[in-house]
Amino acid sequence: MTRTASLKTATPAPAGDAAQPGPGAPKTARGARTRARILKAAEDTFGTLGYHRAGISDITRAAGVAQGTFYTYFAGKEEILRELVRDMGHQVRAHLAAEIVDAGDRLQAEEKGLRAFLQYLFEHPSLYRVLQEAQFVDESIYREYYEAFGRGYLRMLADATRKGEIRAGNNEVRVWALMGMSNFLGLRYALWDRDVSFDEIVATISDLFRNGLTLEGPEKNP
Amino acid sequence: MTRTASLKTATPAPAGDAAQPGPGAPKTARGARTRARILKAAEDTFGTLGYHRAGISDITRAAGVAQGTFYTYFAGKEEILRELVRDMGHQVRAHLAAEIVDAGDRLQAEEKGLRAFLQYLFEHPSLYRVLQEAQFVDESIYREYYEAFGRGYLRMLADATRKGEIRAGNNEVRVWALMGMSNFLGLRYALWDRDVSFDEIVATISDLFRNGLTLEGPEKNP
DNA sequence: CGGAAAGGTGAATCAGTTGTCATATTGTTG
DNA sequence: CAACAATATGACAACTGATTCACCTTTCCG
Repeated sequence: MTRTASLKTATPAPAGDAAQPGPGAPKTARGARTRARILKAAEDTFGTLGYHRAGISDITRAAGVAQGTFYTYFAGKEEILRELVRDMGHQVRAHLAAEIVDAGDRLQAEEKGLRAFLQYLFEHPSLYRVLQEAQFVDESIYREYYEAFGRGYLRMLADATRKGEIRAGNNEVRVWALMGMSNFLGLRYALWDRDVSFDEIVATISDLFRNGLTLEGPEKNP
Repeated sequence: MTRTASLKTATPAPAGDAAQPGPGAPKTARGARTRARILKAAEDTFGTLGYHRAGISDITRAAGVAQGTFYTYFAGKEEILRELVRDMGHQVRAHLAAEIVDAGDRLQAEEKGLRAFLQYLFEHPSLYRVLQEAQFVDESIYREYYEAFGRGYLRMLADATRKGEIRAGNNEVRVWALMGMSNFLGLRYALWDRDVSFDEIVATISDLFRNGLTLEGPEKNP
């Protein structure tokens, strides 16, 4: 209602932002709101229709703005996808990080992390679709997502190795294996069919981490 | 979409013209050859350009036929994709099955299978792209691919459990975890960057199967 | 051999998109 | 409040690319 002096500077750090902010970053609270509405609408629309089937008109309709308004904030369909992936990636990582801070050791962190990921995917199904489709629109955003994710993961595994919580081994490779597992388990059991409880899944994977797949015994083969 | 068109030509309705064989299966050696050329061209074109960027004209140009010829054998772009996924899926499974027949036990089969998969993906990079894109064109083909793959995998794990080669556990869940691992490892280390040898990858995963991730010891924590 | 069926052609059609622009509305500021 | 800047509008020009169709060419077989 009243003009607050700080309203104008509400947008975070406009100066020297690395990523191109598109045609024009909003300079008003109203503009920022509209831009956010469009971004959210794009998430929903891409999530249900898919990137290619979704038209700009679908997005603007969902956002409740005219088609032209879209181009006030985004250069085109590809750019909004990039923005979206960056945004969503940030959110998942933040969410998962928060969920595992209080884990006692690495095994527990893996359990909590997997469960949280499955739950998150179930609650945000758009994430999967937007991300996977982005892979073929602009591979670099996709790689960026998983490499960022992987960097954090690797740091944690390295810590755990140092603490003696996990066996020494090639943690880079492990990270990709683990991300792949989560991804497929999420697709199958969180998005397609919830016919197996998350607890059961977590227990199965936890057992794999604790005991491997083969029977006990230090030497199985010469 | 193409429903209305065929009514005009009073071809006395071939019984059960549901959707399977396309407009017309080739009835001549020449036709079969042309159809195969188009299918191969589609694989290459989808593999490099991607499903959406690839036009029918790109496919027919690569195959060395006119645009119209395409529709002699395929109902449209989606159908040829379906055909392709089915075809490619069949090939990978056959290839992998052949590579692991002579494995002594399950662990060895996993090692051979993973290595063969990485190698196959490296030599047939189109597989990954075609398959992943198919997911968003017609999810059912994609599911069909992994479910077929998973059924075979599950059978082998069940066998191994029976033989006492692997610990008892939820093999369905394991199958999806294992497929996810291979998938991501393949994407990262066979398609993106071959900066880690396949041997190293296989060794790392083999170690995971043999010993798990955590240090030895039946009970780690209460 | 001859003609019918199968195979092949490619320009034309047609549906659906994106991105633009002249114009209208809203908010800010001196 | 008047002038100005930022936002918002929506019709539409320009383009893309899938599919059709009327008409040739090749192959098959009695």
